[in-house]
Amino acid sequence: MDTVAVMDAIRGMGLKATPQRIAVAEYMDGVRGHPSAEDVHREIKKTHPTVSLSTVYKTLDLLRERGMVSEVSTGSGSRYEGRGTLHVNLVCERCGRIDDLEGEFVHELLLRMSVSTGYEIRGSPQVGGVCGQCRSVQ
Amino acid sequence: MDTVAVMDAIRGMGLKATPQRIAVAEYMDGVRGHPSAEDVHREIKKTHPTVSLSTVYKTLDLLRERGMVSEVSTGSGSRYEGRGTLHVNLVCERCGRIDDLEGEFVHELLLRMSVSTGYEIRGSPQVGGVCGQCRSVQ
DNA sequence: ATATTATTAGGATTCATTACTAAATAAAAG
DNA sequence: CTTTTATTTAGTAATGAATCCTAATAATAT
Repeated sequence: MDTVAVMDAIRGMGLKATPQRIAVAEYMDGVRGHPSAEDVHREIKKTHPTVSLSTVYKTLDLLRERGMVSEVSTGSGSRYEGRGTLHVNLVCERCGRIDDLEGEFVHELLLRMSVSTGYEIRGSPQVGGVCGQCRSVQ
Repeated sequence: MDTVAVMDAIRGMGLKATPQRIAVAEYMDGVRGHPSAEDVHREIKKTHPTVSLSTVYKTLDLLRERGMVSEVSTGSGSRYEGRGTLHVNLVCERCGRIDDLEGEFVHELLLRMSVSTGYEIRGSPQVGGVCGQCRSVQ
């Protein structure tokens, strides 16, 4: 998405297209990985040095409510990701890293969940564990 | 599990079987639902009034490390559950309620995840969404 | 029973996140 | 373009879940 498309997307959500929101939305649209709010703030400041951390939190929350980003809650704070392809987030309970696992079965899983529970599923499933690296340490 | 079995289980984890740990482990072994550390503390105090909240946090963390309880991280703090049958935890992002969804497919999901990632999967998968009740409100 | 070592209570502390508010500004209307 | 008005922001204070700290206590091995 280019800047104009991002602005349209923000307005399409019923929000004013401020430079702060454009910067956050554009960053989250393109990012790989699972940045924390502080990570996003650090990155945004490179081009918009005056943006405050509280605005980044607020903006990420708005984008989450509107479905443009999703939140992964871990024992040490939240991480955010764009709504790319559906996947499972594997969260290492030792080092905190998050790995994506893609696969066709995820779609089926989510479908089954929503039909049998009445929930509107949002974002990707996550599961805790110990990553290969941490397992090899001891 | 009766008290003696719980004590054996605690000692089997290489831990001293203190009254505090016995109370927490016994409660988590039998509980339905997804209590927070404060919920557990409130309950434990009925029989052990002097147990501190920090001990409950510490004990829940020990039991989690040893695999006797698992932790569900939500936007508003952690919840804990016993390691009963495998299931998916549906976490409502509006009201915070957690519903269990059981099913054979969960086993297959976890199996696929561990073989293809090198992770040692712990606990049950979770996914965020909006529960039926919150959806009907607006 | 004693020695050894782990554990606890309770309060202080940390730190991610939210709340607050005066000032700034995007967008609509003229 | 200018004015209007409702939203949004920056910066800081406040909140609260979770952890840290340490003297006192208690479980276990011998």
